[in-house]
Amino acid sequence: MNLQADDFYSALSHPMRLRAVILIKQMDELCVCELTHALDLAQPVISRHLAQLKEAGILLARKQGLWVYYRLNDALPNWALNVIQVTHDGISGSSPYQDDRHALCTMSDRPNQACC
Amino acid sequence: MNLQADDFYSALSHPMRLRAVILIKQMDELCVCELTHALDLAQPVISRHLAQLKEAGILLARKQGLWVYYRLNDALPNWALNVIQVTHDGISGSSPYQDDRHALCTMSDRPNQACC
DNA sequence: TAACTATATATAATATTTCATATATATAAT
DNA sequence: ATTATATATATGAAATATTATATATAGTTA
Repeated sequence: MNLQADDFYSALSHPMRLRAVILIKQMDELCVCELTHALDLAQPVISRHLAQLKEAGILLARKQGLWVYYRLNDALPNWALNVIQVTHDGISGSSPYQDDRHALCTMSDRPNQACC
Repeated sequence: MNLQADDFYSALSHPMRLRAVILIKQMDELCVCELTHALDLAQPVISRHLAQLKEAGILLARKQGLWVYYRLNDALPNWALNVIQVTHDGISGSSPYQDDRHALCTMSDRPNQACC
């Protein structure tokens, strides 16, 4: 896959986009409403951030019924996948990333079943 | 060391800052005039970017005579050092990072001796 | 003084958010 | 079937905030 490193890094440079990527990395796949709940953002805001991550090639989107599910693009170059992996392992146990996962798990009406 | 992941990523989000970090990673230590030459930027621009990287904790500065040498801060958390390492290994052989090293090597009057 | 680097300020360029609205899909009612 | 309604997501336009650049200038050291 053809990814410019500076596009990759600027896509990750917003705190909310980094939080979204870390959470998606842990959960495999999340829909917009789950991310909206977990990150406590207005829907158009998260939608725009996800669009940027998708445009950068970091995420892929899959539509199912009313929902759009985003997941990591595993066709990213290995160095980029490793950067995400290493970052995830380094920070997912700390704040605010830990809290995001907790907020997701307390969401009452997740579209598929909760998986926490 | 106390580093917020989003500060780390926003520090790396500018193409020139990423190029500077990749080049410094290869060369161990570079002064401002070397980076100015290699990246072909005006001196105040590179100076400001380096200040940002230093403020984020990614680089350390050492003053020697007239020159200020910047190097990676090896007190960064391991995940951050690994991210830089993995990125370096993944992209330093491609453009423009490769060309930056070449431009550095063609600099005629480097303060210490050239090491290319 | 000359060389190297840093900073201040003003300006320009980008990015982000907000609000309203559009699109798409599913469900229910007629 | 057709129409209406509800839900999830995306987008357009304007407002706001953030970041980068250029230019001039100021420290610092030899």
